[in-house]
Amino acid sequence: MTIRQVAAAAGVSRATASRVISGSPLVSGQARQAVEKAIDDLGFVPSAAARSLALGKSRTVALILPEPDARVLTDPFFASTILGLSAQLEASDMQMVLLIARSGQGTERIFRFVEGGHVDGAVIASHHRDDSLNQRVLDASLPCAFIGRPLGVDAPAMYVDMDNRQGARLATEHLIATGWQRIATIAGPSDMSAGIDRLEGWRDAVRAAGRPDGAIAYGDFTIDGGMGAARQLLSTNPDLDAVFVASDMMAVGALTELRNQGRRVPQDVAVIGFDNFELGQSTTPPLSTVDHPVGEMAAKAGQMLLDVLAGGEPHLDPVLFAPQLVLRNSA
Amino acid sequence: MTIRQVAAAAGVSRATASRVISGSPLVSGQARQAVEKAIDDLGFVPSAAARSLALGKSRTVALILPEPDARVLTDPFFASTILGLSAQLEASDMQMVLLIARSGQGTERIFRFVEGGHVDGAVIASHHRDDSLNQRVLDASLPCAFIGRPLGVDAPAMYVDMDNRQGARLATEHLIATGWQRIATIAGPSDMSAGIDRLEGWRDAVRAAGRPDGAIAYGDFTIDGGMGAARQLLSTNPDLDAVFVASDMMAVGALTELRNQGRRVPQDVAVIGFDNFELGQSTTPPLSTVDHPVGEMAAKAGQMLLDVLAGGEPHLDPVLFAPQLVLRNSA
DNA sequence: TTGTACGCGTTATCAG
DNA sequence: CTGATAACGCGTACAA
Repeated sequence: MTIRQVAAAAGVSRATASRVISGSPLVSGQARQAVEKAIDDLGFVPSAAARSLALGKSRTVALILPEPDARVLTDPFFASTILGLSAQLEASDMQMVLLIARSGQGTERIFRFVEGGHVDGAVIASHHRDDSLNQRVLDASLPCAFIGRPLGVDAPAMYVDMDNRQGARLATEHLIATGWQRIATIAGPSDMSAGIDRLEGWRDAVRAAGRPDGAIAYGDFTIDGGMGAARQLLSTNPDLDAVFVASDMMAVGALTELRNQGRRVPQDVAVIGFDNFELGQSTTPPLSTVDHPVGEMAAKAGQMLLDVLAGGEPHLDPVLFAPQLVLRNSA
Repeated sequence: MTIRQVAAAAGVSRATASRVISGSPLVSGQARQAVEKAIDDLGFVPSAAARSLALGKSRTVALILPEPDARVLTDPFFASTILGLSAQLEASDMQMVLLIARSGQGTERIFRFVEGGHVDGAVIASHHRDDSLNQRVLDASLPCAFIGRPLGVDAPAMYVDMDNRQGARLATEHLIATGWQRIATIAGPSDMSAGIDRLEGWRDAVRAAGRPDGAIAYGDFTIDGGMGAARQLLSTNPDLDAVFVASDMMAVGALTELRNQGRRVPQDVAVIGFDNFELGQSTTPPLSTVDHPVGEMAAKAGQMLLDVLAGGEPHLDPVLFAPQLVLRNSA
């Protein structure tokens, strides 16, 4: 099923058929109708490859999610990212494709895919410091926008992020203001910007209040990681009475571990998470947290990408979303 | 950056360069080295469009997720599907792209995308009866495999599913066997196969035990939906003492609503969910459920698709996974 | 308004 | 083993 057959069926030349398909005004109503009928009758769909070859564009943008171990993909973070971008692209005629970059050679495949011209641009959920993909895509001069401050890239890049540090500081300051004394934190991985920044924010607050800043355990943003970190914290700092947890997933684990060890939340220990994911409303007790407007961020990143794809100048000033504390029952 | 430039730089013809790239053995070591060096020096990456046009194949398969309102995409179901398929495809040299079919004209876009030759095949997470995409893809004779029994298609199709009906029956029978008397259910949407089948399984069990089968409320597989359904059930059947909930997401909502209304689980009301998603281990109390091996199912679907893409015959007998009851504390 | 003819970058065929 | 050259399907000057 090619455009020739359509043209033949409609009794016009390939060029005219092509014009109808691409919506050119330079076609008589008569010819247009004939072609449209033929397209309908034959069920013609233009070949993406041929079109893309001729045009040098694919009308497709990639959303690249790097290193999705089970641990990171089960995070609601991803659903919101996908949905936010997909909604933003809905308006344009770009098709979004989601690329999952598995570890190691997975990155290589992704790179070849985007570099091969499959996509016109990319939104990259950038998280890990050691991910060479960021720099490579930049070097390939493929238009791209990052969600989350990209680590390990040397050139200025378009990105959106939230003020993680400020958010963590807000949460911790609330803990301090409401009278808790020995405030620990469960931090995220130290090779991820969200992990780094949220830990810094906690440090800012405890130091500003003249409190010790040593009660730190690390988790990997999973429930299990949160449980493990909580366990560790309870053994090294048995007298803690509050915990700022760098993600809601980990906070769920921490809640479980605290209960297992007989600590009541929030009577004995106050807990604040980070991300404001839906299930936090259904934990026992409902989780206080810091909102993370992932969907909006993804939409904004998509917008910026579409702008440069439309010929605009890249918006190199980072777009930062302000954090917002969401108080429920856990603190 | 085209293959001509590579050929020129290496001092060979396009054909030879092409042979090196596609790994043909019909090349002298000398020519191969020259071409490889040129590729490296110039940073050449073959154009996907051109290759795909010449070959008639894209080495890409789609994972199509239809109608993802916020409600369905936040379900961990999707993460497992993505991961399972992506892992399965890792071994082959197929690239997976995830296509989100938003409502309405979103389906149309997806259809044009796949029909335009962007992908060689598709795995479709099929759920809604009214989704015309299923049939259209089948009609387009694009190789595809469904995850979940496809509704509203007339021809036999490759699919994997779990025995939802049997799983629901198992859970309900357990409720009966452990002495609960007035067993209600929160069912899923009646236009989704999982919703339909799980309700049937509950019916099978309560009828076989001679119990009334009228205590039914419907939810949309979300937490909120579960809360609403539980509320409704408690008002129409205040004497219920057990609930089989057709998904863990809804079960979380039901748990919350039951607690809100002062019912203790499992002392006053027993609850069993469905899906065995990770967070069910962290609810209060931990949720009994039926395992739903989504990852394995996706992997199997991918395998079947790869087989036909490799020239094999389509495996038209449905592949059914056996349900397994996972008992924790809620029943 | 329409048609002709060329180019997009690769692979495959067929002579050498 | 290598090199011309014809597809692949479509868009678009250019000419009519």
